[in-house]
Formats: sequence, structure tokens, C-alpha cells
Amino acid sequence: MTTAPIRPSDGELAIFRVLWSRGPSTVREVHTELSKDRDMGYTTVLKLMQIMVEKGLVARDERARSHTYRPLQGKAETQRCLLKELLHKAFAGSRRDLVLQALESEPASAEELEDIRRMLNESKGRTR
Amino acid sequence: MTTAPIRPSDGELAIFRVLWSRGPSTVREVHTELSKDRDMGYTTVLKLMQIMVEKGLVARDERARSHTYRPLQGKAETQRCLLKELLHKAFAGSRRDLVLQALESEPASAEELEDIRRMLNESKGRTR
DNA sequence: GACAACTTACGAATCAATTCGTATGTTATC
DNA sequence: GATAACATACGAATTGATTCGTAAGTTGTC
Repeated sequence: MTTAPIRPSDGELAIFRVLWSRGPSTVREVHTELSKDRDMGYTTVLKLMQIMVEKGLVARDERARSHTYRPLQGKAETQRCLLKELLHKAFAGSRRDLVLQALESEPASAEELEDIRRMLNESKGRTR
Repeated sequence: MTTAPIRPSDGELAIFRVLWSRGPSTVREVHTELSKDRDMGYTTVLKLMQIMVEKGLVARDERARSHTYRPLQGKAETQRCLLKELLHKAFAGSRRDLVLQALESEPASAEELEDIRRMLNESKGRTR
């Protein structure tokens, strides 16, 4: 991908979440999935996904009657984009502070902390 | 602080940043500070800070002609709030993924990585 | 006291995101 | 082929954040 990732809105992000986990999906499938969390109309999801096509966030396959949508931005890519934004807006660019608060943001399980510690130590030396 | 932190908007966050670093400040002081980054009118900042008073984000001391504003939410508190939100919206609650992407979001200096690693190892066992 | 400089208050325009109703077209089934 | 079920298209209302112009009050200086 040559273009920089675009910061999706909250609604768009919710749709991305579904597309990332399910793979290419129809509006109905996405709507069904999202309905588990919050209550929203079918056409609301449809409209959002149409807008995402316009913005180039997703591609639409119109061959079938029910169009299929597929994400044009990767998950990791988008996550980094959002994190970078927050890093600058709320942490004055200090990754250290961000990680610190991330670990205190909610009670972390011992395993989770250990997992992160391990991951970090394994990447020793892998500085870009 | 008994009340849960409120998620500030981008503009509000920019003002918080100034108040956190300068301490209680007047609108003029905040405006001067923010003007270094982007161009915005004085009354824009004033209005924003007035809204923040209404929302209970800042307290206003009206004794002097130029009112003085002081943040009612702490920095760490607010950062955790924002991170928690992003954690759920974009990382499906996986702190591990969040930390991972945070470290790859931009080239991290060797010292920075080392610093984070140290911090993490020192907190060994401090699971809440 | 008149004037310049500064302050707050506040209404209103703008913009993006979100939401949904309604219109319209397609498919399948009887 | 009529009907029900389901699809897309699209206009429009709503909401929240942001922006700023203008009015009106206060202060200090000549």
C-alpha cells in the first residue's frame, strides 16, 4: 500500500473491526454483527459503508446483488495511525508515558503483563 | 476525585495540555501558547474554555478581571481515559496489541525502547 | 472624562459524523 | 404475474465540535 492510512471515524472503525475479523462481508452481515453491541438501523450501516467507499476506505464488489465490501486498510496499519495521533495529542509524543498509562488504564492480569514483558524483551535490539 | 474523568474533545485536550504544563492560566496565556502551533482566534479559545467550565472540566477564578482557569481533571487520569477508549474501539481490548503497535507506530530510539523495557521490568509483580 | 486596549458574553455559521425515512429496483415463490 | 422479502440510493434531520464576529463592560492613561 503506497498511500498513508486514513484516520477512520468511530463508526467507520466499528465497520473495519467487523471486516477485519470476518473478511469481505455484505452490509447485512456487518449490520447483524454490529447489532450485537449497539442498536442501529440497517440503512445506517449501509450509508456508512457507502461513504467509506467514497473515501477509499473499502472496496465494493458489485457482482452479486448483495454487494460485498472489503477493507482497503490493514488493521495494524490503522491501529498505528490512531495511536500516533493519540500519542501526539495527549502524550506530547512520549511513548514511554503512553505505554505506562496503557498498563495502568485498567487492572491488567498478571499473564497479560508477563506476556507484554516477554514480547518487549524478545524484540531486544530490533530498533529501526 | 470521585467522578470518572470525562473524555475531552480535541480542542479541549489542547487546552488541557496548556493548563497541565503551565498551571492555572488566563485565556490570553492559553491563546498565546496555542497560537504557536496553529492559528486560532482569541475568542475561539475563550469560547472553548467557557464550554469547559459548563462541562465541569475546568474551574474558573473570577476574582481578577482576567479570569483564571484551572484543570479539574489530572493528566494521567485523562490519558488513561483516552487510552481505554482507544483500547476498546481499535484493539478489541488487547493491551498487548496496543503496546506492540505503540512501539512500532514511529521509529523508536534505542534509548526510548530501553527506557520502556526497564520501566516495565521494574514494575514486576506490581499487578493490581 | 475621552480614548485605546483589553476583557467576557453570546449568537450564529460551518463542518463532519451519524442516523434514518422513503423511494426505487431486484429476486424468489406461490 | 402478484406479492413479499430484501437490496441499494439518496435526501435530510440531528448532533457535537469548532470558529468567529459583534456587543458590551472594565481599566488605565493622557
